[in-house]
Amino acid sequence: MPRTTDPDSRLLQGAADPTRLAIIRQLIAGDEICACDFTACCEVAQPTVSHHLKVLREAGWVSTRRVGLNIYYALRPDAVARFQALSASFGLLAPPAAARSLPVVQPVG
Amino acid sequence: MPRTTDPDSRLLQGAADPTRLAIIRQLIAGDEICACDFTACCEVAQPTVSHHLKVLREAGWVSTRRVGLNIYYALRPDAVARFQALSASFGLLAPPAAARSLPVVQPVG
DNA sequence: TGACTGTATCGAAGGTTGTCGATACAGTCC
DNA sequence: GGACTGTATCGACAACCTTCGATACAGTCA
Repeated sequence: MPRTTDPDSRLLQGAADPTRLAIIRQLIAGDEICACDFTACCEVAQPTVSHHLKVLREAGWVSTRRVGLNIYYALRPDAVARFQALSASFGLLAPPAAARSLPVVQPVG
Repeated sequence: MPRTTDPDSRLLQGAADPTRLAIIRQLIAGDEICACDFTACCEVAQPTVSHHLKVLREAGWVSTRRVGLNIYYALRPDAVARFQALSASFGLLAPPAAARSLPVVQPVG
C-alpha cells in the first residue's frame, strides 16, 4: 500500500527531510544549481544526493536541465506556490487579506 | 542515528502524513476538537489516532485540554506561524522573474 | 466502590525510507 | 574510438513509520 497518494502530503513529505530541506534552501539562494554542488553542501554521498533529488523531482519540487555533463536543478515555482497555498489555508494568523503584515511568532513555551 | 533533529523538518514531518494532515485540517475547520471525533473522520483505529495526535503534539502542532473524560485538541498558533514563516522563506508568490526582488511592502497612503 | 467510557501505551508485523559501495549510463575531450 | 567526468541506478542493510489488537490508565456516574 503506497504511503501517500494525497498530493499535499507528497509535497510536504518531499520537504520533510533535513537533506532535502537543505537542498531546497540552496535552490532558494541560488537560482539553478549543479547536482555536483549538493554533494558538497549536504555532507552525504553522491548516490544519496541523487536519491533525494529524485524524490524532490517526483514530488514536483524541482525541474532539471542538462548542460553538457552537468545537470542543473531549479525550484519549480508552481511547487512553491502550492506549498504557500497550503500554508495559507492553515491561515489562522495570516489570512490572504492580511498577508502584508509580518508573521508574528507568539512566545509560547 | 535520529532521523530528524532539525525543527523545521520536524514541523514538516508532522504534517506530512495524510492522516495527520486530515487531523490538522479538521482543527482548522473547528476550533477545538475532541479526540473521539478524529476516529470517525480519519477512518483509522483509535490507537492509530492517538499515535498521530502524539506525533502532532511532539512536533508542536497541537495543544490539549482535558474536559472530563474527553480530551480536546487545538492547533497551536505558533506552529502555524512557524509553518507560514517557513513557507514565506521559500520565496514570494510573485512570478519567478520578480522572485529575486525585495519583499514588496507597499507604502500604503 | 464498582461499572463504564474515553484515551494512552505496549508489543508486534509489515512496509517505507535513508544511506552507501559498486556499477552502469551519458556526455565531453583528446 | 578511448579515456575521463558527472549522474543515475542497483542491491543491501539498518532504522523508522504506520497500523492495530490487547491492555492499562483516567475520569464519571450510580
